[in-house]
Amino acid sequence: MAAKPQYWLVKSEPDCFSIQHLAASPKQTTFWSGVRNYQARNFMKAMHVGDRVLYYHSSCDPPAVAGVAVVVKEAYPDHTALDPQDDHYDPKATKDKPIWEMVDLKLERIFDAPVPIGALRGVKSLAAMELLKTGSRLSVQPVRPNEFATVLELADLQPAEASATAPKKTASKKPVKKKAARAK
DNA sequence: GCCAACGTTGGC
DNA sequence: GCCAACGTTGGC
Repeated sequence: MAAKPQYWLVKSEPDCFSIQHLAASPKQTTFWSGVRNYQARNFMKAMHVGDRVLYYHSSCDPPAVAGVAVVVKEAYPDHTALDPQDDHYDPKATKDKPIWEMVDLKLERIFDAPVPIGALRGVKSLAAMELLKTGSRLSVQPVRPNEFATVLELADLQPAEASATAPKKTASKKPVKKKAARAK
């Protein structure tokens, strides 16, 4: 029983599974499958029900925090690793040793205006944020309480401005590619 | 156990 | 499209 909720950030390519997809899911809940990185997996295993999660859209224009989700089920085996047809099939995973795990996330809110990464850079209290570190590729990462609060403040602060930079509905210049962190 | 080669991520 | 940073693989 965690005394306090913890905070996290997950990345997803919106072409693959956006926060709008999450909103359209049954009970606005999904299982966060497809994580195939040990560090990211270990962070998922540390999640507790009630923890809150920044939902980040990566590899799009602009990359942005799109909203907040909440953990509704703690880590359990990721069955997609066992499925040879799945994009994230891992031949090393077995039913007895599934290796990979996932959690269930439920939508909490979609920001009226996504907070682009450019708006996060330069904010002093976010200087240590994992997301902003060069070369950071972790698709699941911890967020400090003050960082979480700051991002929410930014989201509520700048509706007009950020809506001008909201992701376009136009086709991505990139082909839809399968994301290591996410398969749906 | 080292480390070069390789594939991937993801901002720009 | 570019390329830096990172994780993984595999030869030795």
